[in-house]
Amino acid sequence: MEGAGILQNRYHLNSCVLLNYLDDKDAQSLLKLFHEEVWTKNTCIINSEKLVYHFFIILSGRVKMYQVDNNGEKEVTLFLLSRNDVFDLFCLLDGCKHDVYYECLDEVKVLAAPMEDLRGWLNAHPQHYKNLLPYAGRQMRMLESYVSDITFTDISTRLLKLLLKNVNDKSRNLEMIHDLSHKELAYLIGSTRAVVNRHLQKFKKNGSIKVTRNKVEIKDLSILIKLLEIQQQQRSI
Amino acid sequence: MEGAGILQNRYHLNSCVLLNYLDDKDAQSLLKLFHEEVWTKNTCIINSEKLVYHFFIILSGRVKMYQVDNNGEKEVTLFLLSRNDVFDLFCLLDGCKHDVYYECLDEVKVLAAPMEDLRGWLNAHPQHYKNLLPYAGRQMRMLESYVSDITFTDISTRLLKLLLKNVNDKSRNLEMIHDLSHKELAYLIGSTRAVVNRHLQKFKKNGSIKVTRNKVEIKDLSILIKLLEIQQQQRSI
DNA sequence: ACGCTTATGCTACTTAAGTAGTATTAAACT
DNA sequence: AGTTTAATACTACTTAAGTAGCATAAGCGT
Repeated sequence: MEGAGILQNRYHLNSCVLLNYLDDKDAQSLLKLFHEEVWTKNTCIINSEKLVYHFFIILSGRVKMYQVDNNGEKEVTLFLLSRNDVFDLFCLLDGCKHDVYYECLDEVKVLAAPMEDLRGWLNAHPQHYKNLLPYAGRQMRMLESYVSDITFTDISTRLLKLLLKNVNDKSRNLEMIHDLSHKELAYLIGSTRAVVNRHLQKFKKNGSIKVTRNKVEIKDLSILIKLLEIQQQQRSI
Repeated sequence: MEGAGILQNRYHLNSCVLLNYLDDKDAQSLLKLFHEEVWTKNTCIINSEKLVYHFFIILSGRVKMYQVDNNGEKEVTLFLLSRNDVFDLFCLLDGCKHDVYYECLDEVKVLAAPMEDLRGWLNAHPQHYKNLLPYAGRQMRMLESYVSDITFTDISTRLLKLLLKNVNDKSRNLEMIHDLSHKELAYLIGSTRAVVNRHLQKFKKNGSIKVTRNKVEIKDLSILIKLLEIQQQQRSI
C-alpha cells in the first residue's frame, strides 16, 4: 500500500485493462484505492456480497469463475482468470448481484478496492470508462463462443480445442491447464470427468499426450492438430 | 433525418441505453449521426463488414442474432433483439470483426450511424461511455446463463423456461416468440426442430399449450409452472 | 510407515438427444 | 384454382454422453 508498492504495481499491471492509457497521475490516484491481498490456494469466494462491494485485479495465480447447478452436483467453469484479469466485471458494469463462485487454483495475489471507490474514481475520470470496453467485449466473445461450441461441437473436439488453445508457442507444451485434474478439464468444456477421461485415453493411445496425476503433457502436437482437422471434416459429411 | 424526426426518435428511444442521462443538447448531437432505415422481413445481414462500420438501434421489429456452424447445417440464436436494443455491441466495444449473422423476423425500423462517427461522439462525450456498461452487463449475464442452461438443463426444461420467460403478465399469453416456428424455437435453446416438436407434443397432450402453424399459445399457465417445478426437483433426486 | 483422500482407468449400462424419413396440412404464390 | 413451399406430426433408429460402480495408484498429513 505504500508509495513504492503502488509504483511497483503499476509496473506489474502494464497490460491490465484498467490501466491502459493512464498517465502516472491518474494511475497513482487509481491505485491508491487498492490494497494487496494474498489468498491461499483453494480459497473460495462463494459469498456474492463480497463481489458487489469489492473489485479485484489479479497480480498472480489462477482464479476460476464457475457456476453450480441447482442441486450442487454439476459445475461449469466460465472463465479461467490470471494476471491482469479483473473480477467481478459483471458487478462493476451493472451493479447487480452475480450468482457465481470463484476459487483460487494457486496462491493468488490480488489488488482489491471497494467497488464504490472505484465507481467514484471512474465517474471522476469518465474517459477511462473506455478502457473497460475492449475487455468486456473480449469476455462477451468468449461467452458467445462457449455457447456455440457447446451447441455445435462434440466433447472430443471441444477437448482437443481446449488443449490446442493452451499450448505455449515456445515450449510447445501446455500452460494454464497443464496441472488440472480431469474433473477441472471437464468443467472447462461443460462435461464430466468420466467422459473427458474417456477421450483423453483415446489421445493417449495415439501417442499425442501423456497423462499422469494432475498433469497432461503434449507428446506430439501434430497428431492433435491433424485429429482436430479430421473431426471437423467428419462433421461436414 | 430532419429536425422533427430527430426529436421524435428521442421520444421513441426513451429507454434506449445510449440515450440515458443525456440532456437534450447531447441527445440531439448524438441523434444527428443517425438516419432511419427500414428493412423488410427476412432481411439478413451476413456481411460482417457492415457491422464493423455501422451501428444500429432498433426502433421496431425483431432481429435475431445468430451463429451458424462450420458446415452451415446447424444454427443457434444468441439474442432476440427488439426495440431499444442495439447492435453490434461487440464491434462497438472492441472494434473487431464479429462472426455473427442478423436476420429480421419482422419488418424492422432502425436508426443507423457510421461506427466511426459514433466512436468519435463517444470520445467527445466520454461520460456517456458509462451508459453502455449496464447494457453490456445484461448481455453478458444472458450469455452466461445460456452457457449454464445448456450444460445443466435438459431440452424439455429449457423449452419450458423459454416459454415461461416470454409470457406477458397482463395477457398471460406468449409474446416475442409466439409466432415462431419450431425450428426457430429450437435455435433459441440450442436444439433441433424435431426434438422441440417432440416436447411441444408432450405439453400439448397435457393441455398446457395449443400449437398451430407458426403459433404457440398458452392454454394453462399453471400446468407449465408446475411442470417446471417437477422437472427441476427430479434432477435433484 | 500408515491410513486417508483424491485422481485415474475402465467396464457395463441408461438415456436423452439427435437423425432420417415420410405423411399431412397450412399458407403463399402465381 | 392449382402449384409450390414450408411447417408440423410422428415413427423408427443411432449414438454420444452421461451415470454407476469399482479397482488401482498417487500423494498428503500425521
